[in-house]
Amino acid sequence: MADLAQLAGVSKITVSRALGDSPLVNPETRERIQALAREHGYKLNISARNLRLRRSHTVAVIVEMKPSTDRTMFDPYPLVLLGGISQELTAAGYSVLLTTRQGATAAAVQAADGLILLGQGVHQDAVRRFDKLRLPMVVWGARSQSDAHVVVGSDNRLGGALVARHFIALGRRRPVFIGNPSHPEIFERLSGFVDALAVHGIKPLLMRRDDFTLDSGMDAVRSLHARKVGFDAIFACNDLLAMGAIRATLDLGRSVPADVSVVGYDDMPLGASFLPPLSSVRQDWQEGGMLLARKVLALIEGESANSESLAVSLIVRST
Amino acid sequence: MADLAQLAGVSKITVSRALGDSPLVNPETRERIQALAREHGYKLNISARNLRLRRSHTVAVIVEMKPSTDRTMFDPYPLVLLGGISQELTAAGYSVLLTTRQGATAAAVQAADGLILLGQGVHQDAVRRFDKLRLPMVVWGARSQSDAHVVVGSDNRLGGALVARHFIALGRRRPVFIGNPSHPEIFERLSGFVDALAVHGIKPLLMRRDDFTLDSGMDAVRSLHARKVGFDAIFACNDLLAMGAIRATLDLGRSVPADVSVVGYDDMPLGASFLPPLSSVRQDWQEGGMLLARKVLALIEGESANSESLAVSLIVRST
DNA sequence: AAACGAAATGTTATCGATATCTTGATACCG
DNA sequence: CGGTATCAAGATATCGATAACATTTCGTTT
Repeated sequence: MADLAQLAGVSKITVSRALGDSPLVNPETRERIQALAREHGYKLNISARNLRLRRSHTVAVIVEMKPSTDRTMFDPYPLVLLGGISQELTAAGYSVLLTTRQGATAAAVQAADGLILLGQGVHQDAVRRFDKLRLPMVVWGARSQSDAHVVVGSDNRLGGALVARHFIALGRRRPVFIGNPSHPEIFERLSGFVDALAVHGIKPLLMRRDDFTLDSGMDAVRSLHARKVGFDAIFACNDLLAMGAIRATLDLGRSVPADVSVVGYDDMPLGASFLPPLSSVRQDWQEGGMLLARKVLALIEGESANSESLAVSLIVRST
Repeated sequence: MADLAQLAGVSKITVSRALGDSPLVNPETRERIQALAREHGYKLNISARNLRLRRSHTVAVIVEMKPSTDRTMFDPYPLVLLGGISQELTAAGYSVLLTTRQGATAAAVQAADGLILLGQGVHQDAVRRFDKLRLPMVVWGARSQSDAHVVVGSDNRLGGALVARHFIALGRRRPVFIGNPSHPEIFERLSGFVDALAVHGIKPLLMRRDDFTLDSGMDAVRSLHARKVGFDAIFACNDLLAMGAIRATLDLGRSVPADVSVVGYDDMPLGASFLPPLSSVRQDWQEGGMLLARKVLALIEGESANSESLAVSLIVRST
């Protein structure tokens, strides 16, 4: 910047102002300096600026990246969530620092201005860990009574309720829920489902499955059959489980949706092409990411931010 | 750090050395200072360190995050790739700065010590753009004759050849390739496929499809049928296309694999659960990510790095 | 006992930007 | 015409760490 100042015949500070579009410099001078900067391929030293401004203009996003069968945060979705986050942060002049839970102790993370945590983990364990960094933090997941931090997520209770009402409307009386309610989000889905059914005096059966896979879904239905449990509707807490459940149901010689209604969650693209096309609850991941970003930015600016739930919608196809 | 120095009764530089585990300080002094730092929750100011060291210890990873049907870099895989990258970089004390192609002009990106580009884009367009940043860069994709930069990717030619040999072994004579060879990686798969078939005097038919979706795969087969083109084997350049092709083939009353053999690419988890279980070419994304990271790190250290291809394997299931 | 050398620590300068406080020049007012 | 706004630009200090060079301390050598 000093060199550029000499070239332009002004002082460093004027260059700094000109490049920052400050109204304190003469528009002509500003133009001239900016042209000179472009011409010489000048690039601001971000580290110096960060040091001086005491801001890194960086938000750390903590995500689990190892594929694993017992997680919701997998599949293309987190990537879309990341896309939303990235879009919004970039627009505000911030960058995304991506970390795993393990790597979150890395130096650069403590330099971040804020934190976005994707997935609370079973029993909020992840949340507690990162609370200690004392950074503005926003979490993707489900609200819990006890937390002090901001949570953004889709309205899982509503998702569960929508499915329940759908089943009721279809006259189903013996619904089953498949999934792992240890995840706060899944728990909310289950609880919305249970409550909405309770209104009609129906109590669903919980088939707890830890893996979010197709095989796990098949296994759940086979196990129901083996135990001679009757059921006429299945709410699976993700689409893979739902597809597995459908396949196993068909294998057992029962019809979907004539004998058994099935609804999944996430509305993954493949679901629409499944045979039969899968009904599912859709969440808007992109919007969720953008909302997460806006909330951290607000916190960073010292403003307050509230937890928020995004509406979900039930996509009814053929199951 | 000055405060800490005063507390310990030493100078700033001694604190700096102690925290950096420098052998220049007395082990006892080092212990004492480190204990003091922990006790007071001292955190290094990364921006200051970056400024002084002229290193940000950050690698920018450029990835496309918007879901789109015409891309290979989608589905869970880039996330696994990112996982590999992240793991390796974190171990080396580096962080991952995640950006989209649009956001890659952002300030923080130019502060990065290196660049990893996931996906070359059609006709290398993305590569050329980022070459201009003059940063150590490593690209995930396919090697081309003309590029000066380091490319890491799986051995797509080998993938194509494996499938070709598999078809030959099965006695297939009229193979079809489905995909979009404008992507360098897909082009390599096709070219490996074509070359290996040529040895046996067979020339495959190219069904160009731009979307990497199940519907697109179905459409391809229907179109073949409508044009009364005979075929007894299909190599689809990803698993979704393959599944679509299988479904359409079955719909037309032909058997898979009795009448038509089908092989996909990527070996996505769902493929194993597909009916019939899908044969596919598997690439090791995690390892690929780690390799990418190691290469940029080498370049950053001023060492040289060569382009490299990772072996792939053909997983034969029932198609 | 003087001289030397290694170990431990300190002094100073520096990385590159920006905030704050000043200064200088010009315009405008009654 | 003196005095005050207004605008443009400069001087200096500072953000927090570390590299290079300087110094002190002590033990060892001859």
